[in-house]
Amino acid sequence: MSEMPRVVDLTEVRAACKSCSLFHLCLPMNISNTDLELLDRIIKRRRPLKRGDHLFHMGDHFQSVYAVRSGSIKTYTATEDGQEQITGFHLPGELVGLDAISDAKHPCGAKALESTSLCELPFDQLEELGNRIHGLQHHLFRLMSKEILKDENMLMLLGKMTAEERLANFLLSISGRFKHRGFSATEFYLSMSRNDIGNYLGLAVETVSRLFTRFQDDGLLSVERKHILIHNLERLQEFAGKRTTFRSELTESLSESKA
Amino acid sequence: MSEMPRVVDLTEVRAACKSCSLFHLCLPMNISNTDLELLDRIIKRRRPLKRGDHLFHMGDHFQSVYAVRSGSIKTYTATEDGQEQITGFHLPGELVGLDAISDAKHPCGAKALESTSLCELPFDQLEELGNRIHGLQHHLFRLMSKEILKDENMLMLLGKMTAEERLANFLLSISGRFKHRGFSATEFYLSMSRNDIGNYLGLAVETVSRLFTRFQDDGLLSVERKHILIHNLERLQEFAGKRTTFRSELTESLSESKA
DNA sequence: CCTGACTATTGATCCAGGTCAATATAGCCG
DNA sequence: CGGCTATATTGACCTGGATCAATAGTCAGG
Repeated sequence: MSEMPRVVDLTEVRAACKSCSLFHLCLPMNISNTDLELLDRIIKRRRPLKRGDHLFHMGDHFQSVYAVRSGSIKTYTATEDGQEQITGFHLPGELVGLDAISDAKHPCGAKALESTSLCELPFDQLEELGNRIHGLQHHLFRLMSKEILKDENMLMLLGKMTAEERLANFLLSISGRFKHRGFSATEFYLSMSRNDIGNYLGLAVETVSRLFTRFQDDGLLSVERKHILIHNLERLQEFAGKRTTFRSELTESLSESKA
Repeated sequence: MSEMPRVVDLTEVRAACKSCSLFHLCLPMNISNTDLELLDRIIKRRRPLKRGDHLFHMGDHFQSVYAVRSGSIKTYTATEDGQEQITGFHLPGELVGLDAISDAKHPCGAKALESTSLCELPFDQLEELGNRIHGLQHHLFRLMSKEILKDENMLMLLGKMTAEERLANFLLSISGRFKHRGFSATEFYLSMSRNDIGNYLGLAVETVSRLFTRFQDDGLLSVERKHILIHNLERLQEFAGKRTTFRSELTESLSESKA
């Protein structure tokens, strides 16, 4: 492979997991170069999605899981009567589609919140590699377990928290995830609408809007549309914190908790 | 193995997956007899838990997942200030502990709601077998994916449904799970308290109680404490149904959706 | 069979957050 | 650059379900 003509090499490098700054986020594990190449070979890069494009629809046949490279994705379920519940927002380095394995159909739709590029991981091939690359199977289990954990935390949030606590937790989650990617924890742009936030948190849009102004009036942060500047992370944590179970920044990658 | 003395043989048979009526529920897959024996060998049977006993506590080191053989288990997270959120009820044939893989600690506590016996599946050994028994890895992925799906449905329930819809869905879920185990879908005993139900559904106990009386007054069902007799499943489904996403009886086992 | 401690039911009141309505403000496209 | 539509903010009001409070079963242990 390393003896290939320069030009091909360059293309490969561009696409390779090896050179992807997010690799440690989506598949955080010690992996040999040869194994990495095996992985690399099954991963498809696809042309980026535009804002509003669907990655897949509810009910679509399941084939692959996806890792977000840049941009962001929302996943949501809906009912016949059109009711929609957002089940997650997915930032770079996070996986989408793990809920579709059980019955080989996507139970959720996935939609780009902005221009978004992804890596596609055909799941049957990934499983096959799980048997061959040491530690991969284990890491896939951990990733899925993490997903369950994340949902359990949402259950706590939706079941027990006040509107204020919900929004505070949401902002902290986003903040932590940005920080973990090397971006500012205190200043960022939200790619989702107020509507999406409200839907996700089980609140009316109006409530979200009011809370943002309240947080701002309290000097916790500044908001201007999608732009958020947190002035007092600590106090925001207090707002969120009393009953928070977000143990060890759940929303971050697995790479730190070395098991 | 088959040449062992009679008495030992009997013990083995008694404990064996092979003879367990729930086997198709907890590990539903086509499996050869020799593979089944491999599985059997790693499974530990433990003495039953009494009502109120903990299977494990929050924060306990993770070692095994558990399959309920008889009885029932509730799992819950809690926060420093004592707030508790039940994350699930687990009936015979269902697994407990899948959320603990990611950081090797149990994020939830698990408590017996009644006398409960379990099979313990040491997870490292299970993983190891995942590489050796064809299809096992895949089924573990499916089980975990199912768990994610179940939680996503709870998100919809907690995020969007009214109190009435929540209780109706809850009862239908229990009903479906009993039915799938060969018990009556319309008459059963709830092993959890009103408190637990309320906690799980994000409602106050009083609301649960009032809803039960309302359902009874409406002729939907009869309640007497833990004893439930559903008179009109169809209408209960209507109550639950408008915005239900419980696609293809999620709460049932994987064995029907052959992937 | 009594006692004390949960657990459940029912009624009365209250309030967090939903709903409805009226403006703003921001993109976006021709 | 103006007109259109989607998104956001703010205010006024209302309601589902929480909370508080009292009563009634239920059941385990002596």
